[in-house]
Amino acid sequence: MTSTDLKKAGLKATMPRLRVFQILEENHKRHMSAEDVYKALIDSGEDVGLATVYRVLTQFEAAGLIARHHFGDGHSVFELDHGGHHDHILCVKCGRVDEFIDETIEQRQREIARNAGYEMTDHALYIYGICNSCRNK
Amino acid sequence: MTSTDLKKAGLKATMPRLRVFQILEENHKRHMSAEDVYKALIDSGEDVGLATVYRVLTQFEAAGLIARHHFGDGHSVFELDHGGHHDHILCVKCGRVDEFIDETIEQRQREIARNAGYEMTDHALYIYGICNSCRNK
DNA sequence: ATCAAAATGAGAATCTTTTTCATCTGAGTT
DNA sequence: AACTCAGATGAAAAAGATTCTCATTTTGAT
Repeated sequence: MTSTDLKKAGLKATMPRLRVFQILEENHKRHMSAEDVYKALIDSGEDVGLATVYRVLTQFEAAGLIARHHFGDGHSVFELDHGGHHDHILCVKCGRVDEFIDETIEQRQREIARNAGYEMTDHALYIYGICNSCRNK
Repeated sequence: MTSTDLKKAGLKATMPRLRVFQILEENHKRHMSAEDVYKALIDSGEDVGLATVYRVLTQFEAAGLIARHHFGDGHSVFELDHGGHHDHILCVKCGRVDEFIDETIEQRQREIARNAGYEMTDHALYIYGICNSCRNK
């Protein structure tokens, strides 16, 4: 992420924006909430407001730089939009999140949307379960 | 829904519980939020508190009488658990909701969970799109 | 009818997210 | 490097959804 990238998205290259992006890069394996990002920023000595974090995350989402997910526990989590679309499988015990992509399902979804008379714009699939290590406890 | 049904679920047969269930039955084609149910109750002349509606809906969900969904707009909606599991396709313009069930997808989900080492407990699939009538406007 | 346990209503509290607004900053322009 | 101003920011207030607290009421078994 460079100032140039931000300008392409119609956003000024400000310090909070650069830093929010850095935090997401450093944590690219996790799914972070706005609060998580905010805390990471504060811990790193940055002086940002929570409202700015929310604003920046929403702008990044609109610009297609990051993806927002609703895992069902009431708040949004974000991740860098590396590697395009994928779905999630979550452990209801420990909160672990794995990702997957299944072409059969993608295909069927498009057919279902078409049959129902919809022009599909997006979709979200969450599988909830108990992961291996939680099952062996 | 009878008093006996409630007792089977380990819940006392109280007036708010019976009435919440009735409201959901009367609106079985819609997906209602807690607020929707509350307003319907008030409009019907019932004297209930919003907190009670939330409590009762949560209890009904735990008892398997109703299903809770998160359509991504920040609040939960509920529907009677008639006819078992199904997934949803939503219009992002008008909010219309259609339901579907696809055995191919159900099947693949079970396989994906197994391959990822998860014991699947639940899943949610939302397709977002623009419905026929919104497209022709 | 009696009584303990469970349930309720009202309002306070909590949590996440958005809005308001006065101040500050980025990035073209002199 | 100084000038300018639209856009961006932080702090605090506000909003929206949901949960909690607690005094009071109701249920269901006796």
